[in-house]
Amino acid sequence: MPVPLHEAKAELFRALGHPARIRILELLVEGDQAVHQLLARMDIEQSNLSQQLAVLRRHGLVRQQRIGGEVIYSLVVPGTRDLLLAARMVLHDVLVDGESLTAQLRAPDEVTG
Amino acid sequence: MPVPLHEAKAELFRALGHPARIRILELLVEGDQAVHQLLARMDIEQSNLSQQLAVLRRHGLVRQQRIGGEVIYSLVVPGTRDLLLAARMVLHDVLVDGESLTAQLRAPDEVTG
DNA sequence: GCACAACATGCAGACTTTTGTATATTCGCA
DNA sequence: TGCGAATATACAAAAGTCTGCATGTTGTGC
Repeated sequence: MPVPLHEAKAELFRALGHPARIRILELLVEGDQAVHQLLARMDIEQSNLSQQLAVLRRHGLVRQQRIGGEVIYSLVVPGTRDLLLAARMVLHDVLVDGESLTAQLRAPDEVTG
Repeated sequence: MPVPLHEAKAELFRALGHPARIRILELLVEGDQAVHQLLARMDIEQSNLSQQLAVLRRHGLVRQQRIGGEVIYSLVVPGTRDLLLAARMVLHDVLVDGESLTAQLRAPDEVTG
């Protein structure tokens, strides 16, 4: 590989490194959405949303599909959902407090959304 | 929530959005390591490594522990491993070709070459 | 106490990302 | 054919990131 894998992985994470893009992906996990639908749920400028969608597209995470006057976006890779879930768990553990948590070794408690 | 969760999640991803930091975490998944050990396996300036470690520390992903003349780093949250694995899967799917893959998942009949 | 090894931090220039405003493009419909 | 709704892109200022060099800090061994 000419480009080390770490580079690619880092780029993937950077693609997710923006609140708006996280939000978009989470909305798309719920199901495919037209741009104006996303916009309605996001408190962001229209052009900005479009830019963020472009970023996700460039990284191959979402796909666009023209239907009627709308453009429908959807997730390309199903694993995206798992990635977001994994992030949620890490985030939870880190926020709650990593140290006391590692001692506990995976409590079967539910993670709040 | 005062700070929307997306903000926090995005920050987590940004913390991972650098090749060196990915590499560090992957090395730490193998086991705890002193800074000079990491350095030996990373082709990076010492100060730079220190900075990247500081970033990971600030995000609560990594913990330091002084032993003798060395500083040993270790993962705070075990879930980090899963996060990296999830990322690897997404990355694989995206690289191999997201489109044909999801097509396959949705309509196993229509698979092109 | 001294010098040295192991890490950490301050700083500044180069580079990239972010975001709003303005402008294009595309499509459905009258 | 022209108009309006739905999206996309261009651009530039502001903000943030990255990285090497220089310098601090903190233990260790003598």
